[in-house]
Amino acid sequence: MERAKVTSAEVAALAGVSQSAVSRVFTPGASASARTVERVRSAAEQLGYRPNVLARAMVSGKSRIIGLVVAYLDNQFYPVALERLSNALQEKGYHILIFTAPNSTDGVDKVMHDLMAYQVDGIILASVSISSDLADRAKDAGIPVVLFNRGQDDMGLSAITSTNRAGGRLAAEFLLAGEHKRIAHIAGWQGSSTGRDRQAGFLEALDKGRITPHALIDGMYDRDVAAACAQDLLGAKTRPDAIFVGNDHMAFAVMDTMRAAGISPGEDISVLGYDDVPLSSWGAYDLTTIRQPVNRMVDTAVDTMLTQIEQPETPPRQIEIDGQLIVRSSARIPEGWPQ
Amino acid sequence: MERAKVTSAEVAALAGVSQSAVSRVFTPGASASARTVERVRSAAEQLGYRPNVLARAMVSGKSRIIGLVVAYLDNQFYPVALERLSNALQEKGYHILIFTAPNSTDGVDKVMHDLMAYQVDGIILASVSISSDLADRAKDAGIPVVLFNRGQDDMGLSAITSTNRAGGRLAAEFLLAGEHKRIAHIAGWQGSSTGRDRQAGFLEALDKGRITPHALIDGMYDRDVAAACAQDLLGAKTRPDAIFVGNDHMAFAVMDTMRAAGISPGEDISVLGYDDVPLSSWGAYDLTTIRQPVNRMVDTAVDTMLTQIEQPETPPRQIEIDGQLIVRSSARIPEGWPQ
DNA sequence: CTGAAAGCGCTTACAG
DNA sequence: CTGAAAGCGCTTACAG
Repeated sequence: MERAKVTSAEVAALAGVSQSAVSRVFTPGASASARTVERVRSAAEQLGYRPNVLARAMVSGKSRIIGLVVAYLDNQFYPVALERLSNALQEKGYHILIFTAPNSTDGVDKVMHDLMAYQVDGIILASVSISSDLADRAKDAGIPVVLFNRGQDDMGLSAITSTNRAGGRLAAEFLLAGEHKRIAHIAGWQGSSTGRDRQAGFLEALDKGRITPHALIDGMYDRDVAAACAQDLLGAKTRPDAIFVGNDHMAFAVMDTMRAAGISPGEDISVLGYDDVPLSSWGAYDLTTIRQPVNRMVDTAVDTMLTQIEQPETPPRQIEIDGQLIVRSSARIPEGWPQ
Repeated sequence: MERAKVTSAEVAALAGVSQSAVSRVFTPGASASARTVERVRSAAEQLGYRPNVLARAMVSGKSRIIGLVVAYLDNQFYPVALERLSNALQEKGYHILIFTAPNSTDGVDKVMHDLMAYQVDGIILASVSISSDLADRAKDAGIPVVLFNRGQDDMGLSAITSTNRAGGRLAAEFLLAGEHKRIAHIAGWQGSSTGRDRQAGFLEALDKGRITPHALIDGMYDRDVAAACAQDLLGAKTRPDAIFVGNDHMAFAVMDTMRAAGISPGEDISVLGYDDVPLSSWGAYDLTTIRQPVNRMVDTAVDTMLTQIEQPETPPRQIEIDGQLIVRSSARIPEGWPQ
């Protein structure tokens, strides 16, 4: 209000140097005599001066802001990823501008426009896709785009995922080894690459084991939908003896539904999830699941983003981080299965 | 890269008008003839032009960016709040720049400096506190600060919380009505206002009921600490018959610990939480808890922030939103308790 | 090493 | 209504 914002000119006046000198003192790598540095620093300190990031961004063309489009914040996988992402980026001098996405491509496109108006240095899309039109636009503007936990082959965008197809296979193999006969799949949203890939791998391995899925339903990555599916499965004449669920949060809903019906997960029916969110290891669920190594995924995304920003000529990369089966008690453990 | 970013000058050239005219077309409330508007819009469309928000911010002094300092993202309360906050602000044309906070006042102060360098229009601190020095600095710079889910009386900052003291009282009264005799409290972090207030209200009501707490421990808002506390409580000669826990996430850890010891929450020992995060209503926990009305808290915070930005003379306000007891099955329900 | 000056992309009085 | 011009707070060649 009163003192308002302090500018480099005011600092210069107090320090008895030119405004350029002040700027140099705050520009890493610029040259200034020890004496200048000292006087400027002390004047800046006194006035509480910090360079205006926005003004710097205007002239340098670098805002040091990364736009993040995120959805599904109620799924523990994302807050955990967001936190690490923010920390990693903060460490490199970047910050995250948040956009919560409506889940349609349309909604995301609208948000992307906003994002670009903020002159962000890069855009990370967590679990959402965009139109190829927008992808081109970003490319034209020289703004790197990295997809996180979503693939989109054709668009020439960088994408960091885990090995979803292999994960789906792993799930099936584990269930097969456990000698389950009636294996159902409440799949992840089939409009998403993760949902499709996990299902594809799962069916592939089932097929190899000469087993037809007992049931195959799109759970839409929605707890309520998953619970309803589970209800149906349990109400049928023949029940499944195992259910592979497209992500952990849906699996929790499935387990809750089973217990409400007096059925014990892991004893009566095996349940397998996908993600390994922190909650999965809590006593109440103790869910056997395929882990998505969120930390490595985030680090890879950051790394990809940063090299893309610093070396604009780098071609986009699609990287898959290895998933991993985490054995707990929600699914029968095959005899002799390596602990 | 190639076409790079489009500027108003280019649009002006294509539309055959001055650069100022372009600016006016994109400035709500500015005057331009229908003909100008039409030509500019079409040229802008063709070029994919969007006004540079940063340049606009420089001249207007309004960045339309709100800095958010957040911690505890693993606690479901915060992602849920974050999502709603982002949506509400987005609707008003603002966006959130995220800062993940180290939990000390020092760490937060460092982050605040960064925040102010970004020329944010306002700062929301979720569950963290700052030094009075920084509070003054922000005030001097004319940047409104709103505390979310944390109070800090002396600093003259706006603060939105729920009625924590009354909530603590409610918890005790419910337990008292349920005729529990050995009531323990694993408290929220005593370094935080929420932890202190809940505990104070709780002890107050207990005292009124002429009951001495069976045990009183600082759970630090940490699941592991809470689990260890629970372990101790269960291992003692005399066990509590009820535990009021400082937040839901710690309560989940307590319930897990009890079950691992073969003790049934709600039957053998009553457990009460605080927050009512979505997870609390899931079958696995079905936790009786004091609800913090997160949506109303967020809306109030947004409202407070916005009026503070638009009318800088508005005095800071401390608002408490009413909490509410949500009765589920984790604690014995007193006879005749109003459903 | 240092200062004067141009320029980043806008908005906003100021004339017309 | 509309254009020319100043200015927001910086960085960065350019001379010295």
